[in-house]
Amino acid sequence: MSKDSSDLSERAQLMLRALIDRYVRDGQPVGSRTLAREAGLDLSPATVRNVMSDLEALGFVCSPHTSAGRVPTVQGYRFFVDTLLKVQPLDSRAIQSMRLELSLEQTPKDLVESASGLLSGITRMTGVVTLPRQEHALFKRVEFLRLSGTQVLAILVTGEDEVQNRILTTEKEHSPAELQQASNYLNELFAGKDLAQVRTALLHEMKETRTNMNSMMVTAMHMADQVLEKNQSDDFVMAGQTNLMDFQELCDLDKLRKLFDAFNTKRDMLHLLDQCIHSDGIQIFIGDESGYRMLDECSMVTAPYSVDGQVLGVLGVIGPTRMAYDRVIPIVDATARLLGAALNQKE
Amino acid sequence: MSKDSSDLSERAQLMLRALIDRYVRDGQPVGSRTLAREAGLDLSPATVRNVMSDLEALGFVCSPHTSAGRVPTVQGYRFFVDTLLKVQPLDSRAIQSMRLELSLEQTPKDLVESASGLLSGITRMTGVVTLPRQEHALFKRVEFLRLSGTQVLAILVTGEDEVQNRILTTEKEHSPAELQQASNYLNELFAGKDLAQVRTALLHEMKETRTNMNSMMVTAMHMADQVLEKNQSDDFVMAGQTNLMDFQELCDLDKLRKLFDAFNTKRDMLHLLDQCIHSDGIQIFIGDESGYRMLDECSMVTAPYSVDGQVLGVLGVIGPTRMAYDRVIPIVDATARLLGAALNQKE
DNA sequence: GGTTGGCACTCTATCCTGCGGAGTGCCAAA
DNA sequence: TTTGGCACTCCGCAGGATAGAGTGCCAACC
Repeated sequence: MSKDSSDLSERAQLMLRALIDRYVRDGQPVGSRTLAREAGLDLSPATVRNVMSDLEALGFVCSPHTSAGRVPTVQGYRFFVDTLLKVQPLDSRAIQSMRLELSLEQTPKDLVESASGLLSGITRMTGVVTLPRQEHALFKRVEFLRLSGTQVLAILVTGEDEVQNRILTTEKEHSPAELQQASNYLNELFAGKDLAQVRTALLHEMKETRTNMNSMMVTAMHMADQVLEKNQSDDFVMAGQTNLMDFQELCDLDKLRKLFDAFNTKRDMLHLLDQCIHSDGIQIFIGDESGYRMLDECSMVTAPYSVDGQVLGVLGVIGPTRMAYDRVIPIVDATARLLGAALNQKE
Repeated sequence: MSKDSSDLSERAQLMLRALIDRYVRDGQPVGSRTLAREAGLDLSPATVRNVMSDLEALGFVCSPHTSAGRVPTVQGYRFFVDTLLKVQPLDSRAIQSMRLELSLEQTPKDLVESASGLLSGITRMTGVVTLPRQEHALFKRVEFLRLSGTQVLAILVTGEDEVQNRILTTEKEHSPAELQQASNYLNELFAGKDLAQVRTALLHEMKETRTNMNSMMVTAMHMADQVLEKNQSDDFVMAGQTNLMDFQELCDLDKLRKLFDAFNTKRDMLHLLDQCIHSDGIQIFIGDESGYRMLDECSMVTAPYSVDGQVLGVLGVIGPTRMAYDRVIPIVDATARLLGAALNQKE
């Protein structure tokens, strides 16, 4: 890194942008003649060649072989995305129709699937959306039903009338009345708090005041603990995987297989997506930047979506490194906003 | 259909089987010399050629071009599967390890996913399993929780302690006491019946005795009706789709894409699987026999799985037409049995 | 009459070759 | 600093030759 981007003349930047534009459009290495025409700078191919030579020295482009044109490198894309990119604002009609599409869905799960479908449909690449985290959902109430013996069904209702079931095993058999007492107690104690607060409150209570709690309260706490235990619905939804088959750079069966296998390993995908949830805006992984080899030659554009300022999840698009970032970014951005808004309305 | 299978001499059948065996093994058209060696009949290639000519006339084999060997046709496979096939009994150790794998799962959903993983893992093709139908599950109890206004959360617990939620909208607001009454009424009325019976009983009651029911009972019936309305969990699970990329005959990106797209259209897949649920044993669709074009060049081997004689779902394997039916069939069969048994145990 | 070896023929796959096109790098001139 | 010119490189493609595999047919054989 002996040189930094400030070394790059206006003209060189313009050419890099033109090159990437062109390459994104048709996937062929771009030659000096083409670029001279394209860049609109009225320069001869020879001059362009000189500039390209500089860009190559900086690592922004490279040529696949001696007598081919130039192709952007990962660093080239990175520089482009970071400093050259001007996103195209989305057509308001398009946004409207996306909003409409989302407004048809009822449950969060349906919304997420619809959003993922939108992403893949519009970009013609693969859309991915995590399910909303429940962390900050409001605790509304909990109910316990005795199933058989020590098996108890816990029903947790959260703010958006989302319902979660969990089957608990208690230490001793409880009568329906006891269970009723326990749920009343918890409902009173936790009403209006969000699940994260409930969890900390729970821990606090269980430690501190163990002495002056009666057995019912202990039982209730215990059951609440089990209910909240593994509450984060760690899951995501994808759509349009097959769209990626249309890109020549992924025609290689072997690469395609690696990619699809990667899509199917929930653990890795979740880990990857989790990295994006904390950034407060659009995040872009280009090529191997994700750190996951199977996504080499692919890029991912993500954005977190949120309700009331609380980030609930992340969505994005996965496609070949050679993608129209200027088009994809606003789409991802808009979808994140719309999904947030739609989730908000259903609350 | 001027000739029928009885025209086929013992020898011709032997050759057809040898040809399919060989073709399944390495995917190349089989020539007369190879077959002469393979069939173990001590005949010259010339003789084999004559027999092949007959088989071709009957439509059991064909050659891709003049100077290639023969390849089985769909009819050839069909005849092979129907009358020549001797399935290889499964290794009991293999069965044991499958049983073990399944025994680790708790919920029906997990079981189904595990089964699908087993199918794809062992056959190196794609496994598919429908979720078990609830039709014949026992009605255990139903509870109603008031959420807000006219929104009521219904919780249906079935025999295997499976829990289903549904949010109902009632005509007027009901007090918790009223809801309690309603659920008590329904629980008493329907305890021990299975869901299908409950549904018919419900219809019956609602028609016949409308006069001598009080308003609580009417409300209860109404809500029960909504709960049961769309109860069949029409869904399925797949695993190992990418395994199909290893087969040369599916290397064509276009075919592969069609296939994967087909996998993603739930509706069609469910329809296809539904056709198999009623047959009482192994069912085999070869090539275009399924009636779904996207599954051309593919075959599907399915078997229904059941508990207590009640068919709950269907599972199977999807792979290229050129698959080792003799190996796949017992695997599908065993998996169906094991899944049934595993579901039974968790009850 | 079924079976066999022989033979001519066909079709594919592969390798080599030559050639045109595209593009580069360098140099000298403007 | 820009430009035109020129030699060079490499890819992709089409054509041709060749080897290999396999067929169909025919006449001969048991």
